[in-house]
Amino acid sequence: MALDTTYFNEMEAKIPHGKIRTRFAPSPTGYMHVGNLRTALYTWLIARNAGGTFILRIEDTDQGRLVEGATDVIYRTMAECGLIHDEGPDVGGPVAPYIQSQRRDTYGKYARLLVELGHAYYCFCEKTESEEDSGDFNRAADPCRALSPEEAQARVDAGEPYVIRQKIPAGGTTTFHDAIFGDITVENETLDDQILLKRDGLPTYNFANVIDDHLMGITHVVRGSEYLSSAPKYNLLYDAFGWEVPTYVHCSPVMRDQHNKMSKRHGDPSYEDLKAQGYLTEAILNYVALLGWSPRGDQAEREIFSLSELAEIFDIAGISKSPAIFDIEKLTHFNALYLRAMTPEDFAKTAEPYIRQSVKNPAIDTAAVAALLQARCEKLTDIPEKVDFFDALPDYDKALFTNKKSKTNEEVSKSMLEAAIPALEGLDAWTQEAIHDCLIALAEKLAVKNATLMWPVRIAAAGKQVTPGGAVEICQILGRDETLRRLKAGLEKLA
RNA sequence: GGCCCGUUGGUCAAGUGGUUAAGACACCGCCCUUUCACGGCGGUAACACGAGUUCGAGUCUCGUACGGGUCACCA
Repeated sequence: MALDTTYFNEMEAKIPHGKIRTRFAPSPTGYMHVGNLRTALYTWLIARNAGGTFILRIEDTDQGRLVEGATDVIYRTMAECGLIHDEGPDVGGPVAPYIQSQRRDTYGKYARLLVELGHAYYCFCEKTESEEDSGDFNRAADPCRALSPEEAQARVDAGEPYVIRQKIPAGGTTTFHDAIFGDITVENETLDDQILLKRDGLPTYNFANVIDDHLMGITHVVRGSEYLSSAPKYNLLYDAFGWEVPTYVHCSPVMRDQHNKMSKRHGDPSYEDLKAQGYLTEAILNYVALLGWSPRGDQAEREIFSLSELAEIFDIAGISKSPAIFDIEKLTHFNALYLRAMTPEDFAKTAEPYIRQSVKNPAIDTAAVAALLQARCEKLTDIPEKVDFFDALPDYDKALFTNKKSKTNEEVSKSMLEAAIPALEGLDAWTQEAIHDCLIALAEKLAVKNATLMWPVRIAAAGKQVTPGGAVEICQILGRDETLRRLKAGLEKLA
């Protein structure tokens, strides 16, 4: 009987042409780890750089591995990162639906089309235990491959369960091109007759991908390098259908160390984990972009890029072939740079909740505290422990008053505080400038270096060896009464 | 194990036959300074190994070693 091509023609007619189209196609089985995020970012950048279209497709063909809420994490992460998709399950588009479980019928039709075309066959074999264990499918030994179409059809019609397998050519080689790795050629002998349509009627990942990428008009297939070895089979599939092969862009993995990929199992951070650890979205994206990609030419030394700048200069040629180890230290550095580049107002706003985690006293001006913090923290989560002393004077050891570089010891500190207390008490205005001038003048009068006076004042005011900001700033923020109370307490400690 | 891919300092990396082999993180030192930072200046540190091709090789070829991927009715 003649093949009815109406359905396929309709599908073909919907495919957009002309512009670059890329897709990020996660399966909702876990969380958004850094490797996923990077793939999403590169995919988005390739589309944006070319003025093309970026598509989100959900690959949920594995009924058993779906994780509750996983798609929400994906949507949320993409949105927060600004990786906005032009087409997808939530926004629709010309080649909807964008969820594979809703495209079920399509895959079956194309699988059967492939059988008609002679590039696939029904297989009725039950997998035996030993085959399962060895993972060894010997296509030459599979009787189903040699079944006549009529015979196979008869068994299908009789209701016998089956899978559909790809019919790999017996000899010869297959060559495919990857934008990063170049031409790769393999012997067809090394390829197996992979399953296209499972016994449950759903497609395997490999098959669904080819069908969807074609039907959605994807021009650049960006994915992890773990798919490099199945690419020849993809090519054979495209060729069998007579479809144009897209540009492959296989990205090497993001590693946690020399031997392991980043993984949830190992406790490696997801995007959301990094946010919770005090990292800024912009810093994460910037760092991740450079983990496996670097700009060409005269931009090669540059490291700081906004998302839109990346979209401007990103090119596939800059993607690295070898795996890259995720280095949290360098991310931290990027984060510090982004924190410092914020306007003081923005930083104060961002830092406030972290300051308030340990500073409950409403009299403390968080904006003033933030001003001290901006150049002194690398992550937002560094903040609470740095500023806890504003709320309550820690129970410190008087040994802190001794500092060689400032030429102080307990005795010197005692006399410095004795001089500082009345001087500060006599101040009219409690401003940074007034406090500063007062103490500098006092140091001069006492004929000691500034540090000799400042050190004990700061220690008494903060009760900590290391503080964000110096004596003047801390005293100003604490206020006159609290400062004097603390200085007197310090004096008492030294008595 | 078969097949495929990769290998420049501890890490990210530039480099496309001729360079004193960039830059960044981390580390160390110096300066600045009111502690700690910030900032500035400087330093240690690399072409996995062996053959070839070439006047000349980090760059090209082959081999070895090491690393990664894959060999599911998972994606």
